[in-house]
Amino acid sequence: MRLSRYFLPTLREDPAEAEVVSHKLMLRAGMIRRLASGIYSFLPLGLRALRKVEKIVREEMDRAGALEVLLPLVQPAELWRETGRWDHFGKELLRFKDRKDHDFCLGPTHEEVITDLVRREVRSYRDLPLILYQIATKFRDEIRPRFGLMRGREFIMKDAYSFDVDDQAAEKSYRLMYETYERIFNRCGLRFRAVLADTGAIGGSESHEFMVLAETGEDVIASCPKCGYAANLEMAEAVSREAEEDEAEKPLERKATPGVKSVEDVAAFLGVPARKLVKTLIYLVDGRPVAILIRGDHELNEVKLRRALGAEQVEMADAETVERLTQAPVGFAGPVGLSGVRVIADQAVRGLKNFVTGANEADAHYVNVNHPRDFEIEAFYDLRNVTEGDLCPRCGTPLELTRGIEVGHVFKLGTKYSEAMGATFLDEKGRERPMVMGCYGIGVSRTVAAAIEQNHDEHGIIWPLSLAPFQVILLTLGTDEDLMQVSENLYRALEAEGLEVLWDERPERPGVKFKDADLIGIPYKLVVGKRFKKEGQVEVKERRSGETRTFSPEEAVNFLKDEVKSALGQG
RNA sequence: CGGGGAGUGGCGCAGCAUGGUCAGCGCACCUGCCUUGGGAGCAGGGGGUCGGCGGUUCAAAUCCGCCCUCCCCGACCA
Repeated sequence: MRLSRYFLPTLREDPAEAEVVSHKLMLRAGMIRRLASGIYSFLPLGLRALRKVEKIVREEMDRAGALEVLLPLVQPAELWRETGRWDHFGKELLRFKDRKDHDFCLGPTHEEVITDLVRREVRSYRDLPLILYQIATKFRDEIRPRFGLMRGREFIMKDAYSFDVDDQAAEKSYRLMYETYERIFNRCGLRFRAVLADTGAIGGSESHEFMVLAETGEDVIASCPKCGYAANLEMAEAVSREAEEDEAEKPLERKATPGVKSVEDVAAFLGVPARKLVKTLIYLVDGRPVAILIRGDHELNEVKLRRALGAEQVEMADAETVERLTQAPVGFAGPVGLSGVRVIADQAVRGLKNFVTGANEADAHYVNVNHPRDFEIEAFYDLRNVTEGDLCPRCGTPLELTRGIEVGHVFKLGTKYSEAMGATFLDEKGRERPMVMGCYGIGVSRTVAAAIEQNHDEHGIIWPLSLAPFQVILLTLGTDEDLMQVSENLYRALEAEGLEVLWDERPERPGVKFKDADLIGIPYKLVVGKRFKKEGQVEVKERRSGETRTFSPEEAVNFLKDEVKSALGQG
C-alpha cells in the first residue's frame, strides 16, 4: 500500500477525549474515530489490526472443529422472556419496538438465539457434540462506556457455544476451548493468564477468564508463583486463619470519638492498628439489610457476598437505611446492641480479641469488644478481598497481585439455557435429555486495545508481528529518481514475497516519516535514503528493539521475508 | 443514576469573574520559495452559527434559565 493513497489521519497531539494509552494511540494512529459515547468507527489501519485478531481466532476455532455461523444482532423479546433474562438483564440490554409494536433488543450475547437454533435442528445424540461460533457485533448499553475500545457499547466479539450429551462430554468441550484460547492468545503475541472467574449475568457453574497482563487493566488477578493457582480478585479465596490471640478479654468500654469515622481516623485516634478494628457495613441483599463485619484492614468483596448468601443483587445500603437500623449517623455502626438485622462476618474476624467497633451512636466507638461475649454472629464466610501477602489457598505460598484486561471468558453453562428453552435430544436409549452447554467469548476489538496497552512506548504502538496491520513500512527519505526507483523495486519484491508493506513515498521530511512509522507501530522499518546514495545500502530497523541492520536491497528482502515467516511460524 | 470536569475552525488550547476592534494562538490544511536521516524555515491564504434554544442588554463567546453532548470517579462486563 502506498501511503500517499492511504487513509491514515495521524494526530500529533493526544485528543482530549482519551485517557488510557491504547485509546490515545488508536486515535492518534488513525485507527479509530468516535461516533458516539462507546461507539467507534474503524479506519483502514484499525480494521487491518482487527482483522488480524479475527483471522487468528477463526483459524484456531476452525482447527478445534467449531463451526462458524452468523446470528442476528436484533433479537425478539420472546426468546429472552423464555429464559427470564428479558426482566433480569437490566438496562444494558437495549430494548426497542418495531413498527408493529413488538419488543426487540440488540443482542448483548447470543445464548438465546443459538439455543433456539439448536433446539429446532438437533434431535439426536448422534449430532453431538456441536460447537458453533460467530464473530460479530454486540451491543451492550453500558452504564459507563470508557477507555475507547476497552469498554465500548458496540464491540466485536467472538462467541462460541458448545452442546454436549452430558457433563463429562461438556467438560471435554470446555477443555478444548480453554486450550484453543491459549493458542489464540499465544499467537496474538500477548502475555496473558487464565484465571478462575465469577460467572456473573451469563450464569453457569464454572468459568475462567483470560487476562492480558497490563498495569492499566481494570481487573486484579491473584496468582500463586509456585503452584499456578490464579483467580480474579473477585474469586480469589482468602485464607483467613483464626486469629490466635491469647490476650485476655478486657471489659467493654465506650469511648468518645467526635467526628472520627473512617478506619484510618479511628485507628489513629485510638492509637490501635487497623487490624484491631472491625467495620460494620450495612448492605441491601436482594433488598433486605444485612450487617457485615470486616476487619479494619480488609476490604469487602461484593461478589463473594452475593455468592455466600445466594443472592441476586447486593448493594451498599443508603444512608437513610443505615441510620434507621443503627440509630446513628453513617460511620458509627457496630454489632453490639444491633437488632433487627442479620449479622454475618468475614472469616478473619473470628477469634479477634478486644477489638474496636462503632457504638451505634454518633461520635462514639466501643473498645475491647469480644465475640461472642458482646454480640452474636449468624455465620462466618470468606467475604474479603485477598491482599498482597495473603497465602495461596492451595499451597500456602504468598500470592502475587497483578492487573489484567479481560479478553476472553469461558463458561460451563450446564443445562441452564437448554432446560429453560427445551433444547433436548434423544440419547441412545431413546430418553429425552437436555443438552449440556458451554459458552466462550473473546472480545475481539478489546483484544486489539489490550495488545496496545501491553505493547507501546513513548513513541507509539509496538505491534506484535501477528497483529500488525502491516509487517513492514518502507520509508523513502527523499524524492530523487534513483531512491524512488529502488524503493519501488523493494516494494514490489516484498509484496511478491507475500509481505504486507506500507510504502511511505510521501514528499515529507524524514522526521515526519519516522514519527508516523513509530506511532503506528509497524514492526519493521525499511529505510532507503542517504546511505543508499552513498553506499548502495538500505537499513532495516526493528520497532521494538530499535536494532538496525544494513543490507543491500536484495539482502533486505530476504532478511525480512525470513524474519516474518519464522516469527509467524509458517513456511 | 449519583459525584466531578468540559464543550470556542480538523486537533490541542487562550479569551469568559471586570459584557463593547476577542473571534485569537500553536499544530494541521492550501499556494509559492526553500529544505530533506527523527514532527524544518519564510511569505501568502482558506476555514469558526464560540454545543443548542430562549432570556437580560443599545450591545453576549462573556450574564441568567432550560436542554444536548463528551470526559473522569463508583455499580456492569468481552
